[in-house]
Amino acid sequence: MDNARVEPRIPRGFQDFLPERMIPRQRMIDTIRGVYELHGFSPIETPAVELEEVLTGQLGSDKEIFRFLDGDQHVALRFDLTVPLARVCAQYSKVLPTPFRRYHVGPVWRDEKPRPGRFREFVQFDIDIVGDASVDADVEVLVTMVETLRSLGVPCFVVRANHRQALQAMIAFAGVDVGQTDEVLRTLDKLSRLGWEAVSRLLGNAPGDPLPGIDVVPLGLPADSVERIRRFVEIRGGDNGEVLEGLRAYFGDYEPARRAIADLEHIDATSRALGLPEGQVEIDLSIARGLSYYTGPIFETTITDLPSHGSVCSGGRYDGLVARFGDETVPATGASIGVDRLFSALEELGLVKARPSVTEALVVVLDRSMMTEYWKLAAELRAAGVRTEVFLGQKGLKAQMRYANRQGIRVACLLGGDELQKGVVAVKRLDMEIEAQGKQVEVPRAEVAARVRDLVAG
RNA sequence: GGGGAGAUAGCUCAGUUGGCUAGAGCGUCGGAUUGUGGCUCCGAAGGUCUCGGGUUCGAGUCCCGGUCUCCCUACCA
Repeated sequence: MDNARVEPRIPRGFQDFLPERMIPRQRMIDTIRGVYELHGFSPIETPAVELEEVLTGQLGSDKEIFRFLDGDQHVALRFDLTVPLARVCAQYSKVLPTPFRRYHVGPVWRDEKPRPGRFREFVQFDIDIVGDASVDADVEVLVTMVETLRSLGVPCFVVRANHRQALQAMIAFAGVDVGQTDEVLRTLDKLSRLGWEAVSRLLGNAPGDPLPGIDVVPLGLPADSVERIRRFVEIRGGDNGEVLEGLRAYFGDYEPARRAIADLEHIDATSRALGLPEGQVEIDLSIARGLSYYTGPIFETTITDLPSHGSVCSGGRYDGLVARFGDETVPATGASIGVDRLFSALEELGLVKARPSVTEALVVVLDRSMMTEYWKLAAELRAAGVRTEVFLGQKGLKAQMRYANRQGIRVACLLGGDELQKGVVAVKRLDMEIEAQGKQVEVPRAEVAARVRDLVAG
């Protein structure tokens, strides 16, 4: 017998959710689902585990993928829901409609250093549209996301939109080697934090000449390239109209940038036409996104009051991903809400109301010989749609009342010998001041369910 | 991955130059009212002071190492 006590704990970067946090979190997920379905997205689900070959090569670094051996089969935990979707689209291409719009909520895993708002297991809630190459699909995704965040009551968020092809065109235009694309984009991503002065040195300094306090090797680009990048970067800063005007001036009739400019113009025009607040969708040429599969419009969303928290929602177009699984090119675009990151952000802003229980009514056990009465009463309340529990345990009335109060239960139903004889139930409200009128009333037995239903609804 | 800081009750924390039995608030449980919660009062339970080693007559306190957490940096939802 091994009686060694096991320390109850979980691995770093993972988290438990007790009811207090799980209830509002679940509400959040329900709200998101509601908006997605309003926009005509249908649910799918896929396994947490995929064959390793399906997943590799798409994340910034494959080292972040959790892998293990299933017999002689190399498998891995999915790191997002997009790659599994691409697999599904290729695998079931004969039966899926075009366009295919689906939503998917589920946990994903990344083996990286945990931080506040960054976990090793986290839930993503995605929508994607597969099969339409036009920017209309991108706009639909973006608009759905804006609407979702508004429905959730997220205060002050900004969607920053950019276009992969604009970035690629700029790289080529600046005479930078394509192999250095990712490094340049990652460096530009630091603009908002470091400013152009530092970024220009990260671009232009020799690799052996690093900046103090910055843990990244300078790229050693020629001065001419840095200058062209600077002119691109300086397009930023104004409103969308100015940025678009700047883009047109920068690229002239440079062919590789045409689609990008047109798409961004369309995104801007549509968000205006839909009456989104000025600045809600902001064209920001510095965002790059870490995943390698994006090919068109991309966007990410940050909460204005919590910039260091990172992006809570992001997405973009990835036209090449499905083709990876053998089919002809299938265009696709989509976006993902980081449920855990968004939830922890709202918690940090004090916008999450902790709820210890979902129960609305407690049937108090005054006389254990009347348990059958209590079960019947509870059944009536439940039939009326009232979330009801019968108190379980050996505690007295006082303790039961205290339990109800602490659990945030709004109504207690008291039924003892006296009430049974009178044919009533004493219905007591726990959410009122002690002297309030009607705080506790005797309700005829037949009317209890309807009465309690009205109380908890109001 | 690189650098820095921290770890004392379920939670938030105090603990003096190393010195009696390690404390508080909140929470939990019980009592003041044998059928009535919140407010008040009284009481109780709850600690291997993160773990392992060292220095010392004596370590929560000083030194070394492990683990975990937080901050900056790198990267991302």
